[in-house]
Amino acid sequence: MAFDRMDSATYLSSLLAKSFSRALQERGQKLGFAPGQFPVLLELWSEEGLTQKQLLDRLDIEQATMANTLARMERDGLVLRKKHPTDRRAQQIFLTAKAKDRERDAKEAALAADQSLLSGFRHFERELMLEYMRMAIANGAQN
Amino acid sequence: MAFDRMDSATYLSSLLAKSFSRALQERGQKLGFAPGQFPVLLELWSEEGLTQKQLLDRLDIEQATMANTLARMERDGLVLRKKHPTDRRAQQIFLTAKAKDRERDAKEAALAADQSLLSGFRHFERELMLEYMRMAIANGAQN
DNA sequence: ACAAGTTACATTGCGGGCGATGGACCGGCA
DNA sequence: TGCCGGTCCATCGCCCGCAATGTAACTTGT
Repeated sequence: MAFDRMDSATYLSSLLAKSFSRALQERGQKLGFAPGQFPVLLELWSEEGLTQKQLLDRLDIEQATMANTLARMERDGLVLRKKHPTDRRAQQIFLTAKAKDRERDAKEAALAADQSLLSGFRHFERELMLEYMRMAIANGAQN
Repeated sequence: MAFDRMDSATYLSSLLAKSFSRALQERGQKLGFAPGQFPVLLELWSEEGLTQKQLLDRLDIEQATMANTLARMERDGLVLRKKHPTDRRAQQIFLTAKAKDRERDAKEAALAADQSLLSGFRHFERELMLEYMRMAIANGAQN
């Protein structure tokens, strides 16, 4: 049976993710954050003091991954975990000054990562690609 | 600065890859292979006895990843590593009978994974999406 | 008020990606 | 021949994804 990797969306999507991740990693490294930490930072920039559970509800990440990511971010001085005032099981996540300072640069780095891999795309092509990705993701989430 | 994850190709590509990977994993599990092993199997089905180096040249994977993947595949009885006849540094990789038997089913599983996430796509939309992915990947490789 | 069920989080083990490093080996050149 | 740079591979440490499991704390029903 003929099977060309380059015609497989599964294979291409893994290459694509690696490419984008590398692009973001290069740019995020100087700023002190890793690709997997960026979505967490995004949420906290828009609202601080979220619990781990609230972050989980907002992001497409499993609880175990989140716990480990937060631990790394705390170790790297991006985030502080404080006890929740009324629920002793829970914790609230706060940004450090360092993380707050980097908001603008980090977002620019992410935009630059996007841009670098989509260079040569016309505006409608970029939009179409994003839309196709969202459609496929929705198919996957549905099942 | 406004920044919507769902407008970021970097973020969407990671979600997309996770979705496809999960789809392939579900289907590959019964057949005894993991998603990362599939590209290696593909190469070996088309040509056996390749060295690790040759596999590296054909796939977009780093040497360290390949060594680990092959070790897992050997452990799982998919592959045998034999000493290269003339170069004692090198090894040749051969498929086990088990791995050979699963070629057809595995390829069907991969096609099914593709299909499940692209359901609802018209033919030209699927083709266009693949093309966009290849373009972005090429941009990333170029750098 | 208390047992039982649920929830929040940490931890562990695994797949799989990466860079860096090290050992064994090959090849070419003096 | 003997040395030295390059090559093939293994290994280690790290990031990041997952499922499964454990613990503490909250909630609910009786």
